[in-house]
Amino acid sequence: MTQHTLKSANFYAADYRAEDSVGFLMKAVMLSITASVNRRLSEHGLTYAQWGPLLMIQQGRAYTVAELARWSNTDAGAMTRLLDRLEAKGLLKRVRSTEDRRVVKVELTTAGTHAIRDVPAILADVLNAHLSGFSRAEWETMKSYLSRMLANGEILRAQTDATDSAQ
Amino acid sequence: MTQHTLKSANFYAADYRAEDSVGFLMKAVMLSITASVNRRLSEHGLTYAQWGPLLMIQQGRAYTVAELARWSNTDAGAMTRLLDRLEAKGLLKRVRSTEDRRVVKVELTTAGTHAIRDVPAILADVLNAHLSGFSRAEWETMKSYLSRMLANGEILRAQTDATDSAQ
DNA sequence: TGACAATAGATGCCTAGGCAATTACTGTTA
DNA sequence: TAACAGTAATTGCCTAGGCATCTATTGTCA
Repeated sequence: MTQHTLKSANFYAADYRAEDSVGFLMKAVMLSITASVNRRLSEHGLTYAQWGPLLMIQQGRAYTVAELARWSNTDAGAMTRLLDRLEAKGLLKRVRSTEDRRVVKVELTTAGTHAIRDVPAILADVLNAHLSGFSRAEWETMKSYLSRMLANGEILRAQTDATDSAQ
Repeated sequence: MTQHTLKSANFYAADYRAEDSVGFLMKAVMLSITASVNRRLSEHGLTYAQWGPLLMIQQGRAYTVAELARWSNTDAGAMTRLLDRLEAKGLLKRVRSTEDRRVVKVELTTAGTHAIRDVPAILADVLNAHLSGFSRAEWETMKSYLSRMLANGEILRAQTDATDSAQ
């Protein structure tokens, strides 16, 4: 059986300082981005976790709990409860599908449409501010690095899964 | 009054697709890293959020709730409860300071020392695997990009704070 | 058709973080 | 020294995610 394997890099050893690692830095950057976004979204009654589903629905790119969960990189349980909170705020409503009665279709209310309106601009603002001083080439390089790390992570988890189930 | 200001980049506008942004990619990479670390830490009865405080204590670099919270980029309330869980597992104990009776000093038990032993190697493994294929120069470039984003974020939040309190 | 596997959503139980009080203690200053 | 501001830790109330389990429904196949 052929399988992708990783030749890991050799940048870190057991004696490294965690706060100098890419992981630590990246977490700090994400905290900075989410904090800035949250601060501006709070004026619209939204949170960082909530903009994704609302935007996907508004753009007609996802309708069901499962689709929204997949897009948000979370599970259906968490998404169910997130939608509960949005429904309680009157931003969306659930409609049981008639073709497949297991499926729930989620639709925005007019309040939901209004709440999501300015969100893309806010996200763009915050990202642009964090990329102040970056050239276009640096921005592209950054994205390619992140894509490569993501691909490495997928291979790593696939390997770990295989090892786990083998023994 | 002089003040740092940001000339934001211009990479994103309101019509961008969120899943192509550095923010989205970075969140996915962090999820990949924490998932891999969590999987390996669970054999040691630990979680991603718990290794930091234990390691800081073990290395003699932090002793109090406030110090640990600062290092973990969280607040004292969350840290209090995280330490509650670690104490319930018998990995650490709290000792009220005698010099300043407001302060609680946190110490590892022998079980705690044992639990943290292999953690640095696990973290190094997971990071190295995610950096597979990266040259040393690319790794340094990546870290410099992240540091610059972090600095931009601090300026952004400082500006926002100033604006908020001004009006 | 009737049994069975697969799927969608929801729920319970856990860890976890943010924010606003509250309590206990310390240092400062009138 | 008595009042007061500041600090350390804790607690309550909220949002949020991970995992296992449950129910309802659908599709498949003997």
